[in-house]
Amino acid sequence: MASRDYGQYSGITRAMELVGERWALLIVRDLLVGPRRYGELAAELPRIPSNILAARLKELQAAGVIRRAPRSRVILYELTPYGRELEPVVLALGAWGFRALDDPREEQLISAESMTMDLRSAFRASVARELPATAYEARFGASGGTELLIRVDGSELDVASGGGPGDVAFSIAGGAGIRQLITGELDAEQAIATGVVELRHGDKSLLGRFADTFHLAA
Amino acid sequence: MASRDYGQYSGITRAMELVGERWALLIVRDLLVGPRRYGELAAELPRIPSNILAARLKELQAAGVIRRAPRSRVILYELTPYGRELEPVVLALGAWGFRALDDPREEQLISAESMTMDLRSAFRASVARELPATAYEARFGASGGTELLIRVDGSELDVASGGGPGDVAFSIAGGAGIRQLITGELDAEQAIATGVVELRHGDKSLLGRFADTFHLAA
DNA sequence: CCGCATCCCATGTGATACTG
DNA sequence: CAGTATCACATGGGATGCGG
Repeated sequence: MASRDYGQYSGITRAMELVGERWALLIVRDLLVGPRRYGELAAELPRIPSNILAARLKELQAAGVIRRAPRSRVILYELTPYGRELEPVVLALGAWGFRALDDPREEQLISAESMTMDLRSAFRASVARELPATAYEARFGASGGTELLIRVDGSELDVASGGGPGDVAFSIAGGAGIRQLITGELDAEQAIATGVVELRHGDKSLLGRFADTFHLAA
Repeated sequence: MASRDYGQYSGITRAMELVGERWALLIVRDLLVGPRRYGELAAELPRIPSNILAARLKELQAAGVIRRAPRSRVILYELTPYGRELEPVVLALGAWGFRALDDPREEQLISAESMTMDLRSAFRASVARELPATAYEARFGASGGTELLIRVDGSELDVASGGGPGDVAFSIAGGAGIRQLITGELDAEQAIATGVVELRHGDKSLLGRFADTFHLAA
């Protein structure tokens, strides 16, 4: 029932037995953003087969990582307190993997949940606290297909999909460009000059503010 | 060739594609202790099939996580600089999983490498710096089969297998007891009183020092 | 020996279809 | 909507082989 074990008495080994199966940590990642329904998870994890999702949800419940939210009219999955303590793991993985990303490909989904966690792993709360509250609108993806609204207010960060015409300080578009900005491969000046980031609204200083707020250094 | 992808443009997803396959992070964990030969890895990861080990080593090389050590007479695997940056991930996983351990079972191996990383994830350098250098001898495992020599000197930590009769400040034995000590479920006093930790040499204050040096709180 | 490669079978995964 | 059921296929596990 519990995942095959590694035959070793060790913390890392135990962690891999509990959340090391394929898809498991991605489910945890999405639930770190907030409780989710079965169908929402299936949509955010586009290629997960339904039987695998069902199996993982059961295993993660048995492992004490997630639970069905009590007192909820619909079926909602949420992290247990112990599961929420996986946040440092997910953030560390995100920070590491983000720097290995290349240009987004056409078929790759960019979900609000995944970008939320990526941006959280790059978020420098101490820097953001010194800056005025800002809302950024960003379009990601090869075709610019995914639209996100990123709101930063002090050390608070919120990401929602589908910008819509809110009162947005500026909006940017670009696939790899935004990643290069965050990893520091390019600064705001260069990003605009080389065209990898398109500034659709607002001025360049706001792009610099974005790069200051979200930064992943080696 | 590269692992099946998740169809998503995200740092966590990318990380899972690079090091998310079964056994991969355990190989990384052991290499965080130091370069290793193929046979050493196979011995430390007792149940890994040889074809899987060979496959993972290739994949991790292709991913830029490990490499064969150059200028070495024998074949040695070591982490690349980028691979070494997985240390926060492994430590976070170890800290999380350690608290989900139960009593060690008879068949479970306790390797010096895995305990080294577990102890590193629990190691409080700032605390240790204030304490005198100490060498601990510990026997883990259901049958007390694994003997480790743990040396702490300032913020330096070293773990070796097979204690031997060095000049050891004290020695302890116990399986889950040592974990309970580290997680704070028991303090040194209780651990000895209830018999979950057996103090074979040295005095109780040294056990308290151990618990101060290695601590994983919720 | 050490560092793998091969074989074979059990199990896990993925795609699709289906049901309460 | 929230899962099961089914089946083809990929991967993992264990034993064994084999060249340098």
